Amino acid sequence: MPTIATIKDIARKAKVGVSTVSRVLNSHPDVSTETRDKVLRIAEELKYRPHSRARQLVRDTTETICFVMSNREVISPFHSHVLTGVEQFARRLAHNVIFMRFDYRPDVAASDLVLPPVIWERGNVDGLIIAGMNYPNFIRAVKRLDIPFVLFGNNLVGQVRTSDIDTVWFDSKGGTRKSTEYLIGLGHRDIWFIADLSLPWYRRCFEGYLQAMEGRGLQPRSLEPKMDSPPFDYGYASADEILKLGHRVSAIVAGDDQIACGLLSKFNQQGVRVPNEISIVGFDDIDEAKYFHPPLTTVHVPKEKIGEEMARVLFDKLADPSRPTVKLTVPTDLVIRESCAAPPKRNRSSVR
Amino acid sequence: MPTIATIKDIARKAKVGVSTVSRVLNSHPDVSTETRDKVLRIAEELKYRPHSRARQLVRDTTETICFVMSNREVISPFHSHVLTGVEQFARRLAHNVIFMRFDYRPDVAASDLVLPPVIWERGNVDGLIIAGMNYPNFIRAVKRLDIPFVLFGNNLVGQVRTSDIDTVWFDSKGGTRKSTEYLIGLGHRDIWFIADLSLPWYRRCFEGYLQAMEGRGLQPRSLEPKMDSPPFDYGYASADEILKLGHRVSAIVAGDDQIACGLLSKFNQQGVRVPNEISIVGFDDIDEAKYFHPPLTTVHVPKEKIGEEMARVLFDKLADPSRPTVKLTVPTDLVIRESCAAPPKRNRSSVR
DNA sequence: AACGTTTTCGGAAACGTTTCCAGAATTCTT
DNA sequence: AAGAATTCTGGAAACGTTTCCGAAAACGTT
Repeated sequence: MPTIATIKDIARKAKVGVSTVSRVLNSHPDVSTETRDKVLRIAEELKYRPHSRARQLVRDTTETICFVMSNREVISPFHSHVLTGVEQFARRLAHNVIFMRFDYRPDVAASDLVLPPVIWERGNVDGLIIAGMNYPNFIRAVKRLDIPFVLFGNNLVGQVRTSDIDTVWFDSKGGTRKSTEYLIGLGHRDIWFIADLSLPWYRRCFEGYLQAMEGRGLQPRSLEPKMDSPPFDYGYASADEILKLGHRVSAIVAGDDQIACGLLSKFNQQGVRVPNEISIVGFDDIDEAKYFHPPLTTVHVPKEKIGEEMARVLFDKLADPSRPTVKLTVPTDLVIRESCAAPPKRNRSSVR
Repeated sequence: MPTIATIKDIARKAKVGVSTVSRVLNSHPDVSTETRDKVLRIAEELKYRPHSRARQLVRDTTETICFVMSNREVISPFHSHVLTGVEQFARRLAHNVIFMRFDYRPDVAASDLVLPPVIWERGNVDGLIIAGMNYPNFIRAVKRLDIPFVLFGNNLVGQVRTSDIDTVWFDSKGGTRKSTEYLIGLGHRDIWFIADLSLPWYRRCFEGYLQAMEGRGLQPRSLEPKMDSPPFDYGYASADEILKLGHRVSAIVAGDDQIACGLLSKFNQQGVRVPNEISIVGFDDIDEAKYFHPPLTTVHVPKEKIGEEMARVLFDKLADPSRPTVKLTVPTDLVIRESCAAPPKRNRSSVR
């Protein structure tokens, strides 16, 4: 008795065929108003709740996409916003989003990579949003399956032909160019770039920095040890090197906000006043940046927007599989807070 | 021709029945080794990938749970860890987790609440992890559906009978008692509690604080304006009040790390030295706490663990629906960094 | 009244699996 | 060598829908 009502139960009680019930439930046009009302009333009476798995099976759709977070043990403040953007967009289109973490080694062949069941089995998801840090082998492996996907471009490391895969990026080069130019405009000349340039996303920032510096005929300078610790610690450690350089550095362009935070932390500890003695700009504009001491001037990247755009591209692809590949770059902007000021006046020759 | 292989294709090519194919694919025991090998070989040849929706339909399971983030427009640093814990546990049990945000008004009747399709339709999820900030109406509404769920207890506001629903909590009372006692042990006497006590999670912290203070015969003091802005700004604004109090406050117990961060930010700005002039403890141990200036002494709450426990409780329930309700509390611990020290020596009568 | 058109409807197949059941094939026991 | 027990196998029903197709019913036209 307390069994859950199906479409058949409605049909029986309303003395109509199941197809008719299905039609009114899906608001198809050709059904008379009387029968429609009757069916609706009885559905309500029976507290009918449709069984989506059955619908999905016959319609050959899953109403679901998957957000893949590769090689990150936790959702970073960055990616949590991207996920939010994806979820929001998907929800508007009545799609669910499965959140999945997936760790893999970059050095196993694409064909040997064992993919998680959500992806490998059919009927789980209509498409993939691939975020986190990725390598060519995984991308190649999912390309072999015939499942549509869009890739977050910035954190891709290694060579993979991106001409035939949909990607969305944010403009790290342009953003860093802007922040560097801002520093130059403030009067700085001895501006250093700090990040591990073997990582492609930092490298792209560096190119923006380079562009700005060379555009003004300034000498680019960088500190770029290998990054074998979290960005914060990396920044914290780099601060010592900077301090050794003394007056030869008046401003710093950090590869991201966390590196900037590490620098700030060390400077605060050593009594080096920011921005009075040294200016710092970050990159990313993570939520916490405005709470740094001092609040960090940085490059804002619209994270929800990135998620939203990735979802949009994916759904476009699902709607029209023959659609040409897109490579989309969302713009970034400088946000000015309190970590930059004009360089301290000092005798230029006082450089030791 | 380039159509995807189903179980029938394998059966035809291997000249066996579909049931036999199904048996080998599910590694059932009673099938001869020859046929098993043959079927396996052909499945490989055909690049067979099972269709999970079909399996789920007949087995009446969804292999999926849903993580519901209520009434938060973004995944907080806290909840992102919880989600991670849930996902990790679910993955081990071959379950997917759907991430969904759900905003609702607390004042609409449970029966009038329109639930999102993922929940309301059948066949989408086996159970729910309900996190974020929740109110009784939603809880009642999902209780009416017969879908198993476990609720994150701490951020529940309002009265709902929790005796018949599974909940997991973290020990905010015990944690705050510990942090307060630590402050007392350092020699502090004028310890203030700062948070909006109308919010139940802060209220529970306050009770721990109270316990510690009264246990030592100290006078509890609190600043507790309504919280109508983000915690950080709340802390930032409260700092002014504290400053007005002057020497009457030597240490602060903040309701959470973000409030503590706001306080810190203002103090740094005003040149009030922490911990030399004033000590601060936080609560939560968010990732950024160690990067505050100074690094924040706070109460660590094991966020992944909470997610893991919620998932465990849910899966236990799924395995045995008749299982008694559980209310689980995960312990919290003080983590000592650099934001607390012994109170400054001063003439006690110098209080203005 | 006969016919054509339009509207409304029900039966049945289909989606891709799993699993029950009965029967065939094989092995064991005497 | 016959019967019993065991092992293996295939057919078919079932899961809960949607949708195709053909037919019944209603209506309009002559």
